[in-house]
Amino acid sequence: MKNKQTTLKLIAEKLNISITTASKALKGYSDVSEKTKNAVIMLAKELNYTPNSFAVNLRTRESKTIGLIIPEVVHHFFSNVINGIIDEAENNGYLVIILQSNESLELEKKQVELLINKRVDGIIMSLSNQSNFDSHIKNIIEKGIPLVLFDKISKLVNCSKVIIDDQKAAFEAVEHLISKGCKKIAHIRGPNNPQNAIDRFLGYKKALEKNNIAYDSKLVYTCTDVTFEEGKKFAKEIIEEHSEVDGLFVITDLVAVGVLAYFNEKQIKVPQQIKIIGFSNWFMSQVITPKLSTVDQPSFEMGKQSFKLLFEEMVHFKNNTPFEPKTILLKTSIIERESTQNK
Amino acid sequence: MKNKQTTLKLIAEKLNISITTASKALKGYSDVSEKTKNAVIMLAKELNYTPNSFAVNLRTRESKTIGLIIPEVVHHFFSNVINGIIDEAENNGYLVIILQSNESLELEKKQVELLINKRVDGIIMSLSNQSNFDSHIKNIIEKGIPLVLFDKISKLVNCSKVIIDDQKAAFEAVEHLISKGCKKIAHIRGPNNPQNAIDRFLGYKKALEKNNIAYDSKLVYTCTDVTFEEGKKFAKEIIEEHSEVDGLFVITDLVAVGVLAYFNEKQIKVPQQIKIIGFSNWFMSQVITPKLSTVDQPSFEMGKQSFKLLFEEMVHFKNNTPFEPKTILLKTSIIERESTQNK
DNA sequence: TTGTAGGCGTTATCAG
DNA sequence: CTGATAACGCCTACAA
Repeated sequence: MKNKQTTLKLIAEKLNISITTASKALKGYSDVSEKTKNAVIMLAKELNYTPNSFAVNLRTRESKTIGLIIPEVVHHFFSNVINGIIDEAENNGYLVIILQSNESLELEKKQVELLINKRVDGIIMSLSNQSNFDSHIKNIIEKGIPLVLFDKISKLVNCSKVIIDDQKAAFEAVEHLISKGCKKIAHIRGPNNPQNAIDRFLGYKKALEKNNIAYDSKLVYTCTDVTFEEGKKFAKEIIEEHSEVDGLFVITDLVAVGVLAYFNEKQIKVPQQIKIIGFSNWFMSQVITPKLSTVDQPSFEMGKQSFKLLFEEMVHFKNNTPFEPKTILLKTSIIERESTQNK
Repeated sequence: MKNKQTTLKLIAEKLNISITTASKALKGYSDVSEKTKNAVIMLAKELNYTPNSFAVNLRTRESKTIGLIIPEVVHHFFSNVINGIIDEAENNGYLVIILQSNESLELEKKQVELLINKRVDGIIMSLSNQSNFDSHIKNIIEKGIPLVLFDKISKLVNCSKVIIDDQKAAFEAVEHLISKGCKKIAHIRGPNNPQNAIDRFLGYKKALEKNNIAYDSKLVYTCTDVTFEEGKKFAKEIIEEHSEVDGLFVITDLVAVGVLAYFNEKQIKVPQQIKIIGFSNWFMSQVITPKLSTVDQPSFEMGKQSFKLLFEEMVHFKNNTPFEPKTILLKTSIIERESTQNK
């Protein structure tokens, strides 16, 4: 059943011209007579000709395909980023191969290898939690493959990046709590390695400092998995160990929702007894009771910008012109909802 | 900065042998002396040789890449399916290009064209709401490109499919409401075209029938966008137009959560005044108050099975052996939570 | 055991 | 204006 695709050769034969001429006609070269040009174009349309992309790839050394590696697809933030990337890529004639690292460094290395072997024109990544300036990342850069990191980056890697100012955003979130009267503020932070968890933690600390609230390391809880369940777990610990806590800044909405779920169960009043602010503006946070205050992170835009940067770099790569990595900083904003309101 | 990739030619030159021999050595042909074989393998490793996939694609007429078109990436169900597909594909040495139709037939046609031109080895799709057995789908089949449809299929298309029994699942959901004592059951259904919306509606109707409850078309509300907002809107209409309704079956959890949000706002008691059951088992439905009863749909598994079917078909395609399309029916189950409990 | 030749389909160069 | 030729990198009959 294998269907023969029409090729230039076929068209050339049918019209009794050379393959070269056929090719030129279709590519709009000026040195083809109107007559043959039209004949070729007509026949090509009739036979439903499309250039064999395998051959084009081989000739041009381009696949018009990029690779995207993210920790997980099933995630409100990441799926929005994917959305932005696919969108922008398609606008520029690129397709996107998506792989997920499942937060495993081992897998991430394998994925990078797959993409390199596939000879994608560029790679966009958000690093797994365990990942840093490791051999696989070095490899991409040494090979000169255009690379853009977003969200979960490593400061050690010298490449283009699209990020938010996590430290500032966290600072603002905590000051928001303080402005609502919170005096004893706990923090559920992300794992130790990823830069954004570190930065959010630093922002938390700085906000306390600036407002003359003593920092207490006992009020900081560290996630390992960053899940709904961990939110519940830490909510329990916080209430049992530090019942006087009246404010809580949580690394991300998913975990914050876990906290809310636990507090709802135990009839602990939010925001009356304790105010909570999350991070990311997950769709769900405006749907849960009480509605969760959070930090809005422009995920779709982050995807778009990531591709744009990559595209720029790919152009330079193709033209063999030097390219200086850039970092784009996107704006965040506090979204006040019920969980931090004064009633 | 363009980095020269090592090629067979380079290896051959360095070892003063022919390209053929180098190729054979690496592919484990028996007719190469141990000595040269080892030398080639050593050098290949040293120079970090990997076959140029563009050339391999051209020769083998395979890209080891498949295309996936879904209505939207940012969706709990679909992102889980993506997850399953990527996973299974990777296990079998395939990469996945993802495109989204945004529920637009126009876009969907374009995406199909892109994938065909890219010469992917196979395509997996979930149709957009407006889509049916249209020219683009016919095109895929006529070209003999392996195709698998999942979830949102069209019965008119003769290809492999992975689905659930929507009618049966809906039937069970509505019977669940009835078993909880509901006498007047409304239904918020999906758009008119997609098969699964039709089937769920039919299941609803059948369950009423079997239980001697009169079907009333006024109690059926039809979504156009299937959003959270539509859930709120219809919740309002239901209460205002038919305050005696005591049960509600909703096409999907996202919409059901919108309903719950409206009822919570208006202090309408769920499940006391009205019981609600959704569809899909979205992560969020176990987090909202009250927790939403729903129909569990094995999304990850659906992804895995879709790729498996596609793979099977691709093998047949390659070997030019006939292939009879198959349909895999996956099991669903009712998940009872607070929104349908008798208190 | 090794190597030559040809082809996958397209494109670029250069000569007619 | 047209076309022959080579090359992209790999693979496989077939010869030597």
